[in-house]
Parts: sequence; C-alpha cells; structure tokens
Amino acid sequence: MNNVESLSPSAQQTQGHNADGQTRADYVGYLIGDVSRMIRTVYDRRVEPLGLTRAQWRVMTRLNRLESCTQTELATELEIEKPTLGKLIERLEAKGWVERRADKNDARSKRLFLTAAAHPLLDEMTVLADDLIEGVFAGIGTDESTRLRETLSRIKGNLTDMLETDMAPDTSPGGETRS
Amino acid sequence: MNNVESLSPSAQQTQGHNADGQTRADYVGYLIGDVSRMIRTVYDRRVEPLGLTRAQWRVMTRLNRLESCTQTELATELEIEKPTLGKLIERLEAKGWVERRADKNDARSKRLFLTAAAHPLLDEMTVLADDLIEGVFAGIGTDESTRLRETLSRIKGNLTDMLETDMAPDTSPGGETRS
DNA sequence: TTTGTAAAGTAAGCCAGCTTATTATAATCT
DNA sequence: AGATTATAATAAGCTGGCTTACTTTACAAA
Repeated sequence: MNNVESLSPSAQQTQGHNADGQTRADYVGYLIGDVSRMIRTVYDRRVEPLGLTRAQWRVMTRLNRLESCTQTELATELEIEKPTLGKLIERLEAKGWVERRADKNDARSKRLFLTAAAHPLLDEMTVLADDLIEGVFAGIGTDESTRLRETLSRIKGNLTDMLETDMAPDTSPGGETRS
Repeated sequence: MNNVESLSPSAQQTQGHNADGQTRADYVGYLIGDVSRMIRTVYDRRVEPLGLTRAQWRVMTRLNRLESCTQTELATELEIEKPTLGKLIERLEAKGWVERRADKNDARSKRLFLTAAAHPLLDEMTVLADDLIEGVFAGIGTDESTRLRETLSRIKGNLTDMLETDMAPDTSPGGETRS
C-alpha cells in the first residue's frame, strides 16, 4: 500500500529526553503524519477494488474537474513532473479511461480527455470519499474541528515561511549572515 | 521532494494555488495532508546536502536506536517490506554507512550495524530535526498544542477503527452481491 | 532420523516518483 | 526572413515502494 512518513526523525517514540515541551510538539508531529498516512491507506484500500492506484485516481479526478487540458497543465496541477504524468497517462490510456488528442492550435501539445467509461468510476470514488470523511470526523464537533483547522493553519503558515526562506538563499553574494 | 497527498478527492478544487490557506482548502482534510507533506519537504531539503534520501535516513536513525538487528526486524520497525529494505541496505552499505554481518546463531540471518562513519551524520540530522520542530510550532502555545494533539488522537482512533473493520470483512461467504 | 513447515534473505518485475537530456514545434528578437 | 530562445512531450536511468516466487536454513513433529 504505501510508504514512509515519520515527520521528526530525532526524538522518536514516547520518550523525549529533550527538555521542555519539545517532546509534546514532537508527539503532534507524529500524529499528523500518522493521520495523514492512515487516511490515505484507508482510502487506497477502498478504492483498490475499482482497479486504480492512488496516483491514477488523482489524475482522473483532476482531469474530471478540468474537463480537458494539456499534459503540462495537468502535471502542474498535480504537482508532479511531466515524465511521471506521462507514464501514468500511458497506463490510463491503455485501460481505456483517458484519451490523448492532438491540440489543434499547438502541434507540440496533446490534450487529455476522460472517456465515457471513466465516469461511473468517478461517481463511485466520490461516494467512497464522502463516507471516509464522515468516518474520520465522527464524534468531533464543530468547535473542535474549527480549532483544529485554526491550529493547523498556523502551522501551515509557519511551514510556508520556512519553505520560502529555505528556497531563496541566493541573494547575498558576499555576506551570508544567516545560520 | 515528492508528493501525492490529497486526502479527500471529492472535496473539489484546491484551486487558489495554495498561497494562504484562505481559499477553501481550509477543509481540514486538506490541511492535514498539506502540513504533513510540507514538513517532509522542508526536512528532506535540509537533509539532502548531507547526501541521504528520506528512506535512507529513516533506516539509519532506526538502526541507531536499535543498535543492531536483523533485516526482518528492521523492516518490521520501519513498516516496509523486506525486499524494499534489502535494496536500501545495499546502497547504504555501498556508501559505507552500514554493515551486514552474519549472525552467529542463525545462519539465515544477517545482522546490521552502523559504521563509525555514520555517527556524525546522525548528529547533524538530529540538529536539523530539532530546528525544524521548533520552527513548525513557533507561536503555538502549550494549550493549543494540547488541544491539537487531543483532536488528532480522536481522529486517529477513528481511523484505527476504520482500518480494522475494513480489514476483517471475511464473514459473509455467501452474501457478496456486487456488480 | 526424516520429513515437513516456517522464516531470512534475495531475485525479478511492476508502479510511481525524480532528474537530465532530446526532439519537435512555437514564439521572439533582431 | 533567420537565428535564438522557450515550451510540450518523451526517453533514459535512478530511487524506493510493492508483490510473488525461490533458496537456504532452522525447527518441530512423526
């Protein structure tokens, strides 16, 4: 089924010998990863009988929303690289769920379309997804889920900052005064 | 630098190109996935200069805690399959960070050991991880992180139940009526 | 003791990521 | 127009997941 996800390699397990509440934060780090992974695992398993992998249904659902697009556009949407998408499309085309057609305006491009055979599948996936989300938030009230959302948003904000600052260090040709 | 993680395919549209979560990806399912993915992305990028991939440092950190173990034991710890671990170990051995030695008690087994060259790396990774966690929870107080942990624990509990019930449906040998 | 089963590791082969390099076509800039 | 640059898709080749099938060894039972 899948993979990796540890989210905090240093302290591990219950025992944080670290001083302070770092241990707690660490805990939460694990929880986030666990929850994320478990959601995917459950959904993957439920979708598997339909005959698609996760990568494949991601392509199909996105394509469904976009109606039609080029491979490059779709790869950007999905945040994967073009060769990765190319191989996925090959397989989906072989299964008869997706079609490539030459673009009239640009001879370099190929436009992607879902076939008629794909739509029943998409309907079933939607039902499965709704069931899943319902189960995941069972017994969790509005207030609680609001607070969860707020905290996660703050964390996400922190991460966005970190991603940006990590990315753009190529200023300062002479004076790297950062740690 | 990988990806995949949408966590709720029906909920439509991530649309507003991420930026600040304000769009509608506010849906908690998305947030969880985003945060999880972003944490990994940041850490992967920071560790990359040390010369290891995520899969590789996971092996190394776990091995460091266990001191020594067989491949099967380690694969179980990491929740990956034995052949997957086998290939990872091959590469780590080639890089000189891990050693395989025959087990004295069981001729089938090979015990794994970190080499001396591995330890400086592990130290650096620990520092990076501590920095990361600190940044992730910047501006988030004890109460808030406690509530976050509680809610996520409940969600995780729900998911645990779902995983179990999904797994054991092999009752009803005659009642399978699906088209 | 022999036999049969279980376990450790590997091999092979698929899927899905990535990067780097190529090819064909567009678009832009003298 | 002609030359350069940029873009769409693909090719090639690596990593790291998975499963299935095989070899070797251990152990338990007849």
